[in-house]
Amino acid sequence: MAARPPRTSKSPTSPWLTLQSQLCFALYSTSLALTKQYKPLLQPLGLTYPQYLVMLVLWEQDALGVNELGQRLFLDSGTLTPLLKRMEAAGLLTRTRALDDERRVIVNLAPAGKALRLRALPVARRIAQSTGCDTEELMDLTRRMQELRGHLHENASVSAAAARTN
Amino acid sequence: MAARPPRTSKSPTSPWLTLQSQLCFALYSTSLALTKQYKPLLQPLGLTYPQYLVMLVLWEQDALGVNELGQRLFLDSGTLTPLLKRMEAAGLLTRTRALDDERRVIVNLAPAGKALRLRALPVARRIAQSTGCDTEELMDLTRRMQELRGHLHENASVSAAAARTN
DNA sequence: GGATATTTCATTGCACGCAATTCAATTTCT
DNA sequence: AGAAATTGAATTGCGTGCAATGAAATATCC
Repeated sequence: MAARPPRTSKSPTSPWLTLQSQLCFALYSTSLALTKQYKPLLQPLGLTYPQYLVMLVLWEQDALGVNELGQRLFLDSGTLTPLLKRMEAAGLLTRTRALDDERRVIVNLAPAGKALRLRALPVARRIAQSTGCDTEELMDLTRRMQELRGHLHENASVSAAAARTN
Repeated sequence: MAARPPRTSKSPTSPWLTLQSQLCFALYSTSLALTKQYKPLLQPLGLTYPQYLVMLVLWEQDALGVNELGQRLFLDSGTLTPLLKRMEAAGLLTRTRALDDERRVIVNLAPAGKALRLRALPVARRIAQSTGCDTEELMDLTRRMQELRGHLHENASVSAAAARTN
């Protein structure tokens, strides 16, 4: 087997650079692996994973502005604008300026976008199966991810505020 | 608490399209948020987050091939090759063809890359702080992410094998 | 009312991820 | 040994993410 470097000398903080990397890295690599699982299921629907997320939001509530979409998905206009344009070109949705405030762009589901919902229904269940986790585990993990995300966003706001006072 | 949509009418599978979306989406958005936390810490080191991951691997074991790096990081040459070239241009590492097998490219840490380790040591700890979780929670989450990733990769192998027999 | 500030989206530039393809080097088969 | 298959990187093309900037519309201040 491979020789382990001696614990006593040289790099006592090393565990933080490997084990600790695993919190971030585990999340990063697992997220990528999960997205990859979606690909073959979404391909027949003509959707990428972020586009699927947009559809999930719109199926819940239609006629949202770009910023409202962004708040729900934690994405900004730099990501969403080209993505929405592609989805518009695919006939899934429409983008129209709001009449009362011409800065805002309202995203509406097109008929093809509404129709896609039925074909998308089985996707989530099949993914849940491929995780190999039971529902309880999935819900627990989800809740804790949301908490962690909350902490991180909180922290980011504080940093941004601190930077603003410089 | 929030009212649950009735199971009997209209869209009985709807919960799967929202609550279930949260397993994947929670992971996805949390991973992005975590990467964003790294950015200001890695910027002074001249590293992006994936580049930081490469350095973590090389600090543990130097002189790896591109494929070995890829196996550890779950990334392929399409991602790694341009990334490694940028890091080579930055003077962090060298890329040399293996003498015994000219197909293989060996990645070695350059002096500047080795020196960077000291400055990278505090990063992981600061991230751990900003998660707001204690060490136990971090370790538990990490372990379960790794298990989930294992399931997904397993599943992907099976799918690939099935596709191969078609 | 008019200058100023803010809001909202769009654009640009850069760095991933990854599927698909290409190309050279090596291994395997016969 | 020679042909065929395999392996390992590199390349290409596309779709994100995101910081930074721009531009237009609206809100605020005086």
